[in-house]
Amino acid sequence: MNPSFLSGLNEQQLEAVTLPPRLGSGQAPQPALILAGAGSGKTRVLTTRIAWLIQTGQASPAGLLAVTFTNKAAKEMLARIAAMLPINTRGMWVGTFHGLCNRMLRAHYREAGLPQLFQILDSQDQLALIKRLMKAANVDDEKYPPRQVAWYINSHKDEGKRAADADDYDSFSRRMKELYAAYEGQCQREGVVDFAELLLRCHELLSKNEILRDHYRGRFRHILVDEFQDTNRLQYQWLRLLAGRDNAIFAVGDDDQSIYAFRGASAANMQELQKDFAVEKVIKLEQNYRSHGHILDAANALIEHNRRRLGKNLWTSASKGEPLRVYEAATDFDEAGFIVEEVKALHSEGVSLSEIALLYRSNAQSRVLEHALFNAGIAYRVYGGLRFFERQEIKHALAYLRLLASDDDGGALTRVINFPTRGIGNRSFEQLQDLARERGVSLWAAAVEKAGGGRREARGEKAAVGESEDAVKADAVDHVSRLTPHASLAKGIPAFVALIASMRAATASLPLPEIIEHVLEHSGLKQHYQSEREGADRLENLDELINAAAGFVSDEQQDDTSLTAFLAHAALEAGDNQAQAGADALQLMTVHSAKGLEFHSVFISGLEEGLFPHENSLSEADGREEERRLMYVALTRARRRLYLSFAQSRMLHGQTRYNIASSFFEEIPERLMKRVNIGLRSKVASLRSDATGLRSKVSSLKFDSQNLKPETLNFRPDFPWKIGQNVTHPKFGAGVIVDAEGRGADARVQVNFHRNGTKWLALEYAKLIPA
DNA sequence: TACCTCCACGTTTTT
DNA sequence: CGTGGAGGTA
Repeated sequence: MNPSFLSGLNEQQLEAVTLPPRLGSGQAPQPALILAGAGSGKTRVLTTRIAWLIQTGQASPAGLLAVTFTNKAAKEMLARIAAMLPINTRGMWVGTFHGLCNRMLRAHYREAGLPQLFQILDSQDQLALIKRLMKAANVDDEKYPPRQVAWYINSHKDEGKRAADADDYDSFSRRMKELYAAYEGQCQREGVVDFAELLLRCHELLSKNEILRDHYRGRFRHILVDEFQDTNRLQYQWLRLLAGRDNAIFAVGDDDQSIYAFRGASAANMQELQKDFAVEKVIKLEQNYRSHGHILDAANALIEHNRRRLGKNLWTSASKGEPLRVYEAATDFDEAGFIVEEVKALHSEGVSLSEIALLYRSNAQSRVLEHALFNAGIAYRVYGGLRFFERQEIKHALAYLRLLASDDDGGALTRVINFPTRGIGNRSFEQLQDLARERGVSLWAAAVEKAGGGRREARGEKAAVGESEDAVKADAVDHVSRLTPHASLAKGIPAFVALIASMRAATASLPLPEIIEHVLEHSGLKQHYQSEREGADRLENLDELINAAAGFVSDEQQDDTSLTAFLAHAALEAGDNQAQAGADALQLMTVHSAKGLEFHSVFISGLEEGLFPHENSLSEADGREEERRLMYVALTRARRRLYLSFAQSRMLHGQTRYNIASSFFEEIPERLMKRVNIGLRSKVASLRSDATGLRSKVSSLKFDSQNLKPETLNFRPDFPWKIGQNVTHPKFGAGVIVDAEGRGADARVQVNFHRNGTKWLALEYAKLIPA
């Protein structure tokens, strides 16, 4: 009686999905390593395995744990399970490593030595804490760059090492070790936990606490891991600890797609797993359902050049399809022009833009491409960049919320104590820090003391520790009412203390979205951005934050909708980075962020030696192999059509660089590739580049004329510049004048730059050139 | 406190 | 070329 969801699986997929318990061991599950090539149905196998285990009664939904690296993958997995089985997936332990560890630590915060409302630091917050710490300790940040300190701390944690475990063989490493130790102390005092700490703390919790360990081991008989090749040491140790001797890990991964070694991922964990769990079954999924034959042949031939592989060869029953198209461009500009033309052609053949990806090795390469696409009027979406919860205004709002939730959070206090400005400058803040350090208390406690002290001084009373917050609040509110906009510096602190205290009191019993609304209003954030010239977007984002909270509260998958849970959600899931996700648009992204995706057509641009493979990676151990895997990932994203392009010269860091073609071209058999510009290359290139230039002018004129409102076309008699006129700025590039004001020395024009948005420029200074 | 100018730096990234 | 951070000045 095979459930319907098993139909359509191939032999190997079916074997993996229905892998029986280990022979002669009762119901003890069997460990397995599934070597799943690109496009071989990896996620399907993983989710179907879960459905099968539940359906056949080998596991209950609560009795298994499935772990992924990204929230997106976790959500996808839950959605697929829900589609196969009539069960409520809420409450299932399916999530990211960090999400699951967070869950466990929340449930056992005491045993883990954490405060109940511990806050999670993202990388930004972590770096800020390190800087603050180093400044307070007077550490030379030239010799010990905060970023490097952060890297040191994180990589030690990823290895499972505390400061006490760190090496100290010379003065530098001794100092780093001290900084790590100081950081540990600071985090503990402030009740905050960074990303790596979530994992390390959880690992320590399970390894030290036998009762809990046994509890979870007894519960999770099946542990399933996605993208196993991306696990770092600590993550693997965590999995081992949870699995113990009796439970089984079902790991799915592809060593050829291991592209995160630079952040500690170790594909060697695949070999470790086989050894540690005595894996009998290594199942290879080699049938590819994604790409045409030539594309796969190219990918296989390329990856053959790597020495350290588990070994696997993808095949397809699909036809050979088209050859790979190779374009050698004269310049990066020319390359962009070629891509624009081909995208247009594909689009007119009926391929939707969202089915076309434009990939590059590094983000800096997107600019030329974006420019060309913009001028050609092709809709595109760039992945990467600032995400929603990482935006400045959102971080500020979240900092107020964190402070409401947890007094001790010094990072949150530091961020907003003077934002919006309330007269607490560096001097006052330093005094506060000194006081906190002297007394060994949190910044908040120091602020409360300072605020209280001010009142008592005025009344000739003696300061006392342990005064109730309400008294301070009542008193500080009193302060606020007397404050003038330019109150003396010391007055700022009582005002701040009163503000936080009153917000805390007023929001104590409110639902989450209303808490946020209250905070936005009363913190002064809203007013601040309202009065800021370019604050409109930020205000919109702040409103969006309320919506996000409302969505969070009403999400049925969410069992905890407290403020703290929302803050954890914000840190662990930084959100999307682009608003217009739905529109049909060409997809621009780095090769790294393309992993796991597929497209009808793929352009891999900038295939130049030094760029891809990247020169910086070549000095690292196995760097070239990792770059090759990256190229392998890029190639295998395409279903039907694949373009490879490179440019003889390219503007990079303000200099023209002359590059040769990537060595990867030599690793792909010539018969699979078709050069689309042999011989007439340079001539065609220059013509094309001319044509593209002309076309872009026409299209930008069209764009400009569409964006002009008729009523703004009133020219002033003595004004040398006209609204609607195309101009060029040495820094901002081409643009069009959309508004003007003043005359003579005060004359200013508003220019909508194609690349840099709208700016007001003083004509006296700005070197505008008519175009 | 806020703005401005100068300087250094520039691979990939999720949580 | 562009940006972001730091430091100096109004």
